[in-house]
Amino acid sequence: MKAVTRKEEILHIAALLFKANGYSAVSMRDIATALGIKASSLYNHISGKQEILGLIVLPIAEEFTKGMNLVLTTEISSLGKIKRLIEYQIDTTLRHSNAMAIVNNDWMHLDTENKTKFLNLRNSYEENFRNIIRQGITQNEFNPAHPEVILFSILSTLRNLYLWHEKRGKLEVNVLKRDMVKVLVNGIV
Amino acid sequence: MKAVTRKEEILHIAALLFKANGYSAVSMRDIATALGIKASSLYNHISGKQEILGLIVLPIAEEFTKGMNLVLTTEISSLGKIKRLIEYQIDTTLRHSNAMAIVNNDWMHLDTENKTKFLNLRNSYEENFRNIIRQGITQNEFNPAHPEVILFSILSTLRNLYLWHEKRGKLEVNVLKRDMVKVLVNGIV
DNA sequence: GTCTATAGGATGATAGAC
DNA sequence: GTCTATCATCCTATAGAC
Repeated sequence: MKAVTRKEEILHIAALLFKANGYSAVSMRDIATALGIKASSLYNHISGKQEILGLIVLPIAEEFTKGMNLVLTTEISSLGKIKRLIEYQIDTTLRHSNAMAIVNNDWMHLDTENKTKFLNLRNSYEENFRNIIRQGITQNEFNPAHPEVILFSILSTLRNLYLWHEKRGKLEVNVLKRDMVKVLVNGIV
Repeated sequence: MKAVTRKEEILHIAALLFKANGYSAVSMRDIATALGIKASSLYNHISGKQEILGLIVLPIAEEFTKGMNLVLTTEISSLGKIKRLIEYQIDTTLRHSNAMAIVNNDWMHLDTENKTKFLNLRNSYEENFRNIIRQGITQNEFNPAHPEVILFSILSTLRNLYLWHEKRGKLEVNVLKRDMVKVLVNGIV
């Protein structure tokens, strides 16, 4: 039985609202009303709207970094690494599908410090992904397409998984993982 | 020599700002200031902020519908249709890369009438795409993965092309088309 | 931990002068 | 076609009572 603090309730309801309307279109009043309290009461639990955003976005970015570090220290082929990253990203998205929307669409509204932190995490994630792809091409594991095109195609698909999860969410996780790996790695023909 | 009306200037600058900050975070004052005029002057050219959004989003949605209709009336294989849709979407994105961001992220801020129109166009585009994929699987042109996974993977990649276009935009269009079709259709191994 | 009251400023939009 | 002036409303956030 996990105790849910008021702060966690605020973050949860804020994530729902931010996802549906975007960070800027959601007011502190909206968040408070959804919780059945007044806007001013929120400030007893958090310092302001920007703190809420940071507490939603940064933990996710850190989780992705953790997944990448795990994969990087494993001694497997480039293809094996890509497959694990896809599976890890599917797991993380399904666990935090609201937050994923906000990470994608509202990171630019983070305060300066958090924005820098976020962009550093994101850039180094991408750079590591790029290097794995380059290595796969060099070692003739992958077809020789432009590495940037491969990187973009995989990351776009994974980053937007949250959009699709709710529409057709009935698909069983293991079927999703299997078919997503198959489609992204082997193509469709 | 194409004459650019003030209205077109407003739409252009608004698209730039909406893309960078999101529709809700951009004020009429912001748009006016970027044009070197006062906010109230904007209303001589457009009826309000929501009209600007509609004039940016809907023409793009209609262009995609046009492309789909073109492909549907062509007598080629399912694979051929998919390839043409990918190329068409790349062309359209490169021509309207600012607007594409807004289509993806701010359609929910359209007024009721435009939102209904937009969602109808978008849903039928997706449904047509889905049917082409289903047909390809039935006729053994494609590998048997879940059609929804294929649809999602291709559409996510294409819809986010605008994000990547500016980062690594140096890639020549024909190389991009060729490699993107290759990656999406044949996979990476 | 929530409330009322309020500060101080931004917002979309209109009226009317030039 | 742009301006100034303005309205009515909303915004984030704080102070202080209970």
